Amino acid sequence: MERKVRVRFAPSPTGPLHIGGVRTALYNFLFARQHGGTMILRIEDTDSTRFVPGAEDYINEALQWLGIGIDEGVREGGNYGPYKQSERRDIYRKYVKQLLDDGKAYIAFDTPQELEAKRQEVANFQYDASTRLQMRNSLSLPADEVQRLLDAGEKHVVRFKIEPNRDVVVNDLIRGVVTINSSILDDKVLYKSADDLPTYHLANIVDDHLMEVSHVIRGEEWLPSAPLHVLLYEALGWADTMPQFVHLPLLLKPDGKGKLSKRDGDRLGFPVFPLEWHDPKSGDISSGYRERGYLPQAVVNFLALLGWNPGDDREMFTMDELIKEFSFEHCSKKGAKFDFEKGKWFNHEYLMNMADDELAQVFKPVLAQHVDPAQFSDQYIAQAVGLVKSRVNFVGELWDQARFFFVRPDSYAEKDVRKRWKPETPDIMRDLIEVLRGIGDFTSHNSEEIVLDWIKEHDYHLGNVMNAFRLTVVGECKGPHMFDITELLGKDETIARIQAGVDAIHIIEN
RNA sequence: GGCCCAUUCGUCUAUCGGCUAGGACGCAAGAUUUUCAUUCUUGAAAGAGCAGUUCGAUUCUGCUAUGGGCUACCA
Repeated sequence: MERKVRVRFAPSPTGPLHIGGVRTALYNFLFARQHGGTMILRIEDTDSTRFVPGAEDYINEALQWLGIGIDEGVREGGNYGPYKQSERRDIYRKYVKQLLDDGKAYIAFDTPQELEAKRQEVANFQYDASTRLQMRNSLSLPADEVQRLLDAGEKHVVRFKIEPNRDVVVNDLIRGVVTINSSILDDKVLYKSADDLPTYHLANIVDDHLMEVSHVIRGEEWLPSAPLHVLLYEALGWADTMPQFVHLPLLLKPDGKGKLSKRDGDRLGFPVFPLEWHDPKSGDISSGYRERGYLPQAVVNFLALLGWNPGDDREMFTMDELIKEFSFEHCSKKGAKFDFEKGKWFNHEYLMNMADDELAQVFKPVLAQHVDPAQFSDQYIAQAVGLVKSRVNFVGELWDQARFFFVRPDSYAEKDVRKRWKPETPDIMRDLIEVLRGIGDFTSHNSEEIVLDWIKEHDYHLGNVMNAFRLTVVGECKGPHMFDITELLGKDETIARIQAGVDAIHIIEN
């Protein structure tokens, strides 16, 4: 049966989208694009008590940053709206009524307190075929009593009437056939009295059906309720157009126990959110990949490989390549522990492979925190960045490594001074100034040749001279190739720095 | 407790019955270098256990163990 591919990512706006959710969105997106299908973003805000302002905007911004495009949604529009569940009340009511009329669901009057009491009283209490007649509902109460309660405006929920002892089969594209007995399912609440909205289960099935979703790609935490969803499709008469289910393995904590949670980020020192999140209630700030200096392409590549592989040794993938290669056959069944070190490596690789002028643009905002970038040409910044990018993992670290290209050293590393600044050094440095002054072509290669000849000629200690030189120009004994630095800095600046160093550095005795 | 899912190096994973079990991250050693990084070379490191099927099991089946998920008027 050929069916147009339509998938949805359906987060709840209860906080920032976390990295596991991002991966789910990514897989949905890859699958949609691969099949020329449609990617829907549906906001599942049926829990009014957990609504967090700003979360929906955050979700949109995060997906956009990562290049996960949405075809239909609250912002994008589409022919299957509204795309926010809280705006679909009338639709859900209609189907709840249908289930009630068909005898597939029933009204229950039990209060939360009564349910709580029952759970205290009976160990492992489950609201199902074996217990529902002991409860206060339209199945146990006489019809006129039910009507009286309804007329009196008594609070009530609608529960799904699950027929016991039936094997329910869920066909999962990653896990294969999963069979469970309906007796272990409880009569799930489909419509809540507390906020006059459906629960996830009902809203989800109704929306997926109405939006003609072909594949439900979601986290493994939904696998246990998948049989319930199958039953719901049947009860509503939609079994023949039921979507394919795909349950993705979870992202687990790096240090052992449980699935990766929103709290782990700051506890373990790495972001679990794509973007920095400012909690509107507590004021807490949680760090994000973007603000940490991650490139979105690197995050996408890294996340894609957490639970999926191409079947061979390749690891570097652009979004287009992922779209081409992605498949559920190569999705893992096993939860993946989140390996932050590997994420760093991916970012390093992307940073290394990025064109210098492109990287310079990303770096500019960081640079602006320290100096006025307008003092430097784009080309200068690009060259500086190009010389140091191999030694950083993040854009933010570029400043630490390239700082001396933008400001003169204001101090000199004591450890290096101790090691490399000898009594004869100032004189040698003064001579070096003269040597440099005489160089016409100040390019890296040419100055290197001249200076090394000069060192050889005087039989100086290469390491001592070069490191003293480096000390005056950089402020410490580290950084890229010395003459690449001087070429970019220019003759005047190089000489000025040596002079400043000679004036400022004093010998430190061991 | 009940139900479901999973189980290859520390981590992410390849293998769709023939394996001297491959790759990557990380780690260690070495080479290169005026420094640091990059780069290159090398190394240590795995099939949870027990049965069964088979000429042959990492690959198939069962049991056990372990890990994970779910068990709300949350999603």
